[in-house]
Amino acid sequence: MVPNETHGRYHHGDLRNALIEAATTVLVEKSAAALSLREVARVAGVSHAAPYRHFRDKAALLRVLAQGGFERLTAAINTAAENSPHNPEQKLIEAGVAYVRNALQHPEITRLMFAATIEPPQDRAYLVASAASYEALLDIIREGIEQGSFRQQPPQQLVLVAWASMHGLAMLAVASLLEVDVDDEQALDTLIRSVARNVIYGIVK
Amino acid sequence: MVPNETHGRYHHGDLRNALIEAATTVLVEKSAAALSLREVARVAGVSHAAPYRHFRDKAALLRVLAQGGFERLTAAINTAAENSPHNPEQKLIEAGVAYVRNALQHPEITRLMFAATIEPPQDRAYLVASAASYEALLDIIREGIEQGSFRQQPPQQLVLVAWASMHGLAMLAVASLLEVDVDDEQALDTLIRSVARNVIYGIVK
DNA sequence: CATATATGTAGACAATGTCAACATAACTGC
DNA sequence: GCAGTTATGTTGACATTGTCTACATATATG
Repeated sequence: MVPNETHGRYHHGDLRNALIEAATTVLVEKSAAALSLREVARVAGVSHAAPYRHFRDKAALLRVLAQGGFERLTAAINTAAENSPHNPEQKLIEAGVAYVRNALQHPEITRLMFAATIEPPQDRAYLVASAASYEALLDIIREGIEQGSFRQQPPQQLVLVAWASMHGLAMLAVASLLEVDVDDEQALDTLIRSVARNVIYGIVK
Repeated sequence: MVPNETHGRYHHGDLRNALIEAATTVLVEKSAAALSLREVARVAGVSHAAPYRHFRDKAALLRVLAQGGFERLTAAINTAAENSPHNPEQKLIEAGVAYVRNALQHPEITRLMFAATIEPPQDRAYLVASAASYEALLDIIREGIEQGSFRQQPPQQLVLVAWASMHGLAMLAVASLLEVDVDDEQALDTLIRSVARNVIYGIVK
């Protein structure tokens, strides 16, 4: 029995991951409304009750997807910051671009991440993952304060400004409430940078 | 037959509004997940299929709730702006406070408003309502630019900064991702004003 | 007042989340 | 190796849901 053969075997071998993958596929190809546990099981090629051996309920599976979304977001922010020059303002702008882009590339998962259907009873992994995204932004802010570029305020205050504005822009974009054509990368980029710059330098004259 | 008597009559008289009210009640007292059309019908005291005489499907009812949410948000922003002195910065800050407060007072409806499950096939009323909220913010920005308080940029650029940051703060609050205790009005106010001020004056030193 | 239209009801259907009972594979200690 | 425990899948059931069709009754309109 080849361990990677996923066909015709009673035991799947790695059903948990297969279900996560199947759920992601369904979420991308169809909508969030179409994501039923039974559909996921179907795509994974197992019976409709099989997922219950790996997830307590449907919400538990969704929470894992959300957690993965935060991990990807964290990576996107960190990569953007690393690829920027030693300029805190520039780093922050690029992180913002990464934040919004990521949301638009994975709108359904982004909605899941912030759905708050996810109540944190004791889902440690989810909390850790979301905290990591926050920390990624916080690092940039701290550096900016230390270098004297940003205001000498508690970093938690400043990071909230950056986070809120980029998060808001991302959510509005995902909700199709921005006038910009989100498929026009150039236009989108310009828009994000405009917002980010105004946040950094203020909208007051 | 008293027209307001809603009991024991075959025809309800004002079922459409009764359903909207019932749906709001369910949404407030229970969660969004518990909002089923049948439950709404039950609360309104009619049969499970009665809602279909007034709403094409479940999504149509939700869209009306979202629309009402935008109308309330618009009113909250306008009231806040009117009650502020002739100072654009102050107006913007108070509008932001109103925006976030409103979201926290009606979290489920706020989620609906920006759910994007609401695809705008031709739901004119929904689009008009959301545009009005945008316009309310835009008015404040325009005034600030005219008075020379804000940067001489296209108002659509500046309003996006204000909207995105307040929207993001509101969504993070609703998703319980802020460290602040949202029931502590004092603390919440301080937080919102801190973010608003930083957006207005910039986070750069 | 007769009849068309609007509004409400009853019953059906497929789909879903979840549970319990059962089957089989994988691992464990001997 | 093998018996027994545990992990992992399957089948079948149940209540609930969104929505449709057929039917009933109220209201409006000529």
